[in-house]
Amino acid sequence: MTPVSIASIFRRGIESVGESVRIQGWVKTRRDSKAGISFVQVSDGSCFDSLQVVAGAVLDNYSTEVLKAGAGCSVIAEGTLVSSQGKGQSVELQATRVEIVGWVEDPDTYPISPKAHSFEYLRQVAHLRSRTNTFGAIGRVRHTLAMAVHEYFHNNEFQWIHTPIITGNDCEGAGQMFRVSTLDLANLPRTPDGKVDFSKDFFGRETHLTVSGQLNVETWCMALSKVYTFGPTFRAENSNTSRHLAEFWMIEPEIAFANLAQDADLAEGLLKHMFTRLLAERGDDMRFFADRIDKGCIQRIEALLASPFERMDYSDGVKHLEAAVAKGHKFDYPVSWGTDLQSEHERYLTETLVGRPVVLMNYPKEIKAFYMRLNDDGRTVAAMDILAPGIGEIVGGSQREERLDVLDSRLVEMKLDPAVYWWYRDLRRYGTVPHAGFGLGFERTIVYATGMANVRDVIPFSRTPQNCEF
RNA sequence: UCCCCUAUAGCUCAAUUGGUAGAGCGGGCGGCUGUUAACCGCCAGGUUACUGGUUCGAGUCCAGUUGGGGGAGCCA
Repeated sequence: MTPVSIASIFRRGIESVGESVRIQGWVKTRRDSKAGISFVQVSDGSCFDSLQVVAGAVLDNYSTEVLKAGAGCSVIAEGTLVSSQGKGQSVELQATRVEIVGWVEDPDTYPISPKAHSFEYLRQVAHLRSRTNTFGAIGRVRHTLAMAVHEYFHNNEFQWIHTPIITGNDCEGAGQMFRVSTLDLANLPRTPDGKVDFSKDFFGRETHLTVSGQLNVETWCMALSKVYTFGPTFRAENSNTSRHLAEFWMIEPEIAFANLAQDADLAEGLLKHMFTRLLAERGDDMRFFADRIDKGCIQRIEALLASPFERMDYSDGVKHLEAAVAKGHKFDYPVSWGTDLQSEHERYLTETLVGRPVVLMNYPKEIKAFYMRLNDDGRTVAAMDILAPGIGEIVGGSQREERLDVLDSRLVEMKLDPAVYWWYRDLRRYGTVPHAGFGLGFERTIVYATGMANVRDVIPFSRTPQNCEF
């Protein structure tokens, strides 16, 4: 008999009554009735709900096996779908055969016992946490959001560019990098002046894991017009917060013949499409998050979808913050034009002042990267961040500096070596055009959508300082 | 990297001013029931993270180490 997914059974509901099916999955719980039947909740991860398998004493392995099958055991069940006599489910499987494929060797120490566990504990058993309700839901939500990203871009004539993971740029401008090397650390080759001789390394030069695909994707933008990358990025910062990972996934579109306003529109359109698909496809998981994790998460998304994102200049943001201070609002850090906003300032703008995501635009050039386009005022650059309640910055983007002379003077100002960026500068020498793009943090977006408190719990295996067990 | 908090049963937590460890959940066994956060009874399970110190006596106080968490910075 061909197995079917539990999701496919629930999709058809009572229509499926009378059919013979085979399902395969893992036991969530088992409840016994001494009348001679057991109710085995089986999950295969295809949807939030588990299927109730009704196993009677007529099964030849009922007392020897079914009555001993507890949480975590893998099972195959065959039988007929019937409408349920009990409350809580529309259909259930009246089993004619239940095979225990894999036992749990010691139920007393099985790490995922059927009870509430803390997320901190579950991180220590990350190889098993996917079996819990929460992480199953996270996995499906993550998939749906990722698919929605590709769907949105594909529908809007973007090309997915697979930018490299290993990069020869040692300064992509976004933080500390992980070194990639095959040199023998115990016996490093040296140059005559005593430095490590990277010409002997695998690539014949220093290489690192990428911190951003942006510079590479810009090159393809200058030919295919609308492009994006979506892949893992790596930052060797010693960051210990609920918003940072050493390995995280980032979506980075780049659009040619475009300015900052169009960039912000693109970010808004992408986020709204992602969340629209999420509510449409994962209502079951989102109801769980609303029920157990964050009561307001669905309403928050619905509110986001219902109105345009607030757009605000950095300078106006500073004015709002100064006005708040004047009215007696206390911040730990002072606010003044020219300094980067602290977390508490960002939170005030997005959580207190607006209550929805805010697109903050046109920052002082001193606090932003070299590639961001200098505005006509000479003191700000065409940068935009999208700040979201609860998580802070989920998008960082800009219109790129397309003028070679301005780019070069910015490189010099920031004490960077133009020669290192020779191929990036070439884009400005051969058919340059105004263009813009941004980076959307995938895990932060999931945190925002689900109300989960920590990015470490929305990625299958988190990498953080001092933590790479799995 | 800085600041703060924390470490007790498989898990979540209790344990008066320092007096020698307890509950719930989970697990096993039994009872009951078309059950579904099931319910009732019994049982098992702990060098109180580690090292050292103070004390007649340390889960409790002190120091160090290690792990975990929260916040800050960096950013996505």
